[in-house]
Amino acid sequence: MYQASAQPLSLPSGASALEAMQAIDWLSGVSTDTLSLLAERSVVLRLPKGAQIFEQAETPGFCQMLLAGTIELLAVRDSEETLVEVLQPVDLVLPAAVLGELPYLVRARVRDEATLLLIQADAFRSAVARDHALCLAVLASQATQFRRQMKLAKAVRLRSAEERIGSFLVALALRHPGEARMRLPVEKRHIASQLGMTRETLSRALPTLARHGLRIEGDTLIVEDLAAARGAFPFDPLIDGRDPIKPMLPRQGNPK
Amino acid sequence: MYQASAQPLSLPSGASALEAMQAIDWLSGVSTDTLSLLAERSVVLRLPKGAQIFEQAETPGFCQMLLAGTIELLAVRDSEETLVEVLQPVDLVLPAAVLGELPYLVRARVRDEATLLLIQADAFRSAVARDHALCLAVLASQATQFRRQMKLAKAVRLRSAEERIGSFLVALALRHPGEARMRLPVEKRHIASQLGMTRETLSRALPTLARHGLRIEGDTLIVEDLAAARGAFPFDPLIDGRDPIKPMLPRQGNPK
DNA sequence: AGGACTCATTGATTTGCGTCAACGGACAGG
DNA sequence: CCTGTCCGTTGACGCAAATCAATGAGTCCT
Repeated sequence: MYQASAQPLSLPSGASALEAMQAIDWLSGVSTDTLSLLAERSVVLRLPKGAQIFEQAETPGFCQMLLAGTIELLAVRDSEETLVEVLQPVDLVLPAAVLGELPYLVRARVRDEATLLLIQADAFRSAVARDHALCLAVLASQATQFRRQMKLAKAVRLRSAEERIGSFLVALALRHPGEARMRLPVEKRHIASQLGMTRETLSRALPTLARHGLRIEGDTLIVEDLAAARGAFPFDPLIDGRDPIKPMLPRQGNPK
Repeated sequence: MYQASAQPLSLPSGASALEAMQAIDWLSGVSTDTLSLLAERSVVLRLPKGAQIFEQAETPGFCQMLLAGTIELLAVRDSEETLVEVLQPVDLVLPAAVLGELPYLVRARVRDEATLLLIQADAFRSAVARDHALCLAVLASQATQFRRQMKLAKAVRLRSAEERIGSFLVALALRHPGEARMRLPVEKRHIASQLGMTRETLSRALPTLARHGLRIEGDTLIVEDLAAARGAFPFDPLIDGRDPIKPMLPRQGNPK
């Protein structure tokens, strides 16, 4: 299952797993009882860059939670793969497949050295079926992921390649207010695949963005005219915005 | 909010809403108490073809459940819209937005005259926060929708226009085993937008599919060589398959 | 019957972006 | 030092699909 160049380091479960989960804010509503129950059935795993986490069509044996690093989800056909999504910590990895006991629709691979919490699938499912607060937290995670998917679909459908790049850079600039130069967060080829295009297309489009106040030098972005850039590539919260995971808390008692 | 040519018919809530919900199999695990509580805060609505259900960026005031008919979700930019997904009954309409009190990412419009159950948003949210079984059912719906989205993304990314058409027709044929001719389920322009292409492209591609045992005459598909068709456009359950909504049941008691 | 719709088809043309290929810089290892 | 590999850039080319445009076929309405 894990094909890695370096052998994965599997820490003894228990303590570290519990601590990890208690540190996650969107799990703060879940009782320690439930979390430690899950922790007992968990393993914390550290996987090197490039390691394959699971294969498309595989049926999940664990619920995986990404604690650190990033992983990419790849749709596979024959021998070619195209990127579907990049997952950031802290989040569940395709909870839909685990909950439904259904085969994964994509392949998952480590992009930047990742720390994963693996919870035995049936332990996870029965915990969700037993603990309302956990159920709400998973629901919140799943809902957030759904919206992210839909935003991606919108971006690809109604923006051209150049616009996607522009919006990406504007969003980046807005996340670093006041700064005039900043480094690109990842390698350009990753940006390209994240934006649904080839490296060549990205490479060709970048110089043209100087016309809108965005200059790239090597791996750093120089914001020369933010107003112009925002004008050309308006930040759309319904596409570029990122919602946090925010579960509701269970209530009980009086319906009225 | 509802701009319809014919005025929407709003039935008195209570009884009919409750009956409607009790008839939904994936809500069968939810107590009658909770359902009737929701029913009290609900309205059943019948909307004609073309009616707009809600607008992109609007914040949901209701949780909408599609009971009959179909609705389409459209990503909007300026004055052009592109189809993101088609919703079939019975399912929740973008529960993620309702749960998170977040703006809708898309516009929703009635394709075939639709019956909707509108549940007041806060009543719905508090019911989910209160009733574990309901929470599980909503989670199942949301998870299924997530997987559907991902399948769509895969289809667009790794199949050409012709392949998407072929796969669509093969899936259609497989749903009518033994039959040699069948009518297309919807108008061709709807098929085109569902498959992410223009009508013209669809129109041009259809005749060429005869080479693979699929002939179209007007609005009916004639399966001349199913084996050939399946060979050219293999049915991939990880793209073409449809999972039903199947919620878990709440359990309680002994963790072990 | 005759307009006025919408839907589908077909043609001509354009174009965005992918593909193929070659090349240069940065690094690492023998 | 030279030689591999990886990443990015640039050029030439091709192609799938969109766009623009015109023409039937079917249906509804008066």
